[in-house]
Amino acid sequence: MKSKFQLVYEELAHQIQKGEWQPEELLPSELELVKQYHASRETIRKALKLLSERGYIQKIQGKGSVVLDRSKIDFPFSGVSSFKELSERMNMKVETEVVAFDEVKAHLELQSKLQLTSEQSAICIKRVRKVDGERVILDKDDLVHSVVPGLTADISQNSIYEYIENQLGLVISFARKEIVVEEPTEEDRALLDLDGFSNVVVVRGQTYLDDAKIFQYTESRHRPDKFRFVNFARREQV
Amino acid sequence: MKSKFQLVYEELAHQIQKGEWQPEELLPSELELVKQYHASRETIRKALKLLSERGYIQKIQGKGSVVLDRSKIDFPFSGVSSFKELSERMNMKVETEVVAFDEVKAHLELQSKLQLTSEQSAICIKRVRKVDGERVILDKDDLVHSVVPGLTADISQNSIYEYIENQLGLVISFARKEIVVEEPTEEDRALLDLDGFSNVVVVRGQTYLDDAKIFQYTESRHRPDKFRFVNFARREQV
DNA sequence: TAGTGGTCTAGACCACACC
DNA sequence: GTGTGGTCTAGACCACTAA
Repeated sequence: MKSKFQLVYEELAHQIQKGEWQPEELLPSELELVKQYHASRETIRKALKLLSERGYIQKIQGKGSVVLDRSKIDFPFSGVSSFKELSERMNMKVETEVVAFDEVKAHLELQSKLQLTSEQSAICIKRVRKVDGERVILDKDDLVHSVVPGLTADISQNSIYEYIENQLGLVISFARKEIVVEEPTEEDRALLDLDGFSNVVVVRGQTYLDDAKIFQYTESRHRPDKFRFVNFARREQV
Repeated sequence: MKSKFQLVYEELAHQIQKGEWQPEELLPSELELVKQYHASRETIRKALKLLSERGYIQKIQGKGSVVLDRSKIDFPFSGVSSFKELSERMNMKVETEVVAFDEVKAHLELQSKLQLTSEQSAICIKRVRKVDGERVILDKDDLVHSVVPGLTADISQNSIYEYIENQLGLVISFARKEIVVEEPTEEDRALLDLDGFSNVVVVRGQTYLDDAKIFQYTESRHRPDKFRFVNFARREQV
């Protein structure tokens, strides 16, 4: 059962995406929306807060909610998204090759990365992503085995996130990520079409479920010319 | 006058940073906090929502608010921060050299980047950032002249954001940023100590005031070994 | 079952923009 | 002054967790 403020958010977001409200226009006032949606003002305000956080509108006290031009940020690499979700949104022609899929007893490095005991095990996956026929991304993922008991190489060729959320019914909650530029390793050179590039962009991160338990350590190594990160951020005023 | 929920947020955030609540511990329940702070539940919930958005806690229905281990993300390059704010938080020894400071009538490129008419003008600034004596960052900023009438080279050697927020009383609201890797330009080679590096990391962005008007176009060019971007993101469930 | 967070309501007062 | 968004309150009901 979706909550009321989510439904209001989705309807307004959809209207903005379809262009029913143009950039620089004002949305109806909160009081107007209260009447339209037969909701209380706080409920409307929750929906507007979501729109604001995701870059759809800017609220201005005394004036109203200004619609922003979201066209420039519609391909975000930000947030917590899977490669499959991204490639679909960006209409890229991509293939995935699973080059390794192993169950491994947690050695010291894995114990620290995934907060495991030495009794537990992890699934270690390496996948190469081809874009337009070129091998440009190497994804290395370590997952807590007990969280994803039925994971197979086949599934991981598709989308691990989809399996976790739709098949297992788990909720992915948040992630920490870091972006740095490094020299290619031997593995990078072997598995990617690096051509002359002397650097790779490395995105490292940990992903958590909604019980605040880590379930994935991920390292994504990109050929620099195919890497792009887009971000919408609000300044923290407090 | 700070609002009540901001004060509650700041106090709890401070307590978590000082370690008064350890990771994996539960914060007091919302009802407890209502009594402690003599506030209504919605007010407490606004404070907790802020803590959650900024990675301090994870709320779990039926259980409580779990404190997260924020130590790993305490140097965020995310959000909208100025170089000075970052360098102070990270305790880096940095110097800034202003290599250009010009008022320019808006030509076509500037008109599109800053949404100006041909009548208006912009301030174009180039600054080189030295870290530990090495020139590793080239910042190129274009600002709407009418927004920052009294800006000088002196001020821009310090912090432009500080001047805008504290001296002019304006409110910086949000930014769009993009990170890509490019080949160095002649200018990069001339102004930075690139040594052997054959790439630069380019962060391009537009910054907006709280009236949703753009006031800054910024391009920050980093030597790859000195670049790092850290991000905390929640998965968008809706 | 008791305690927790999630949602929603109706009403109040304030601060700010615009006329 | 009127209309806008910002904050705060008190109370209600629901969904989930854990004993």
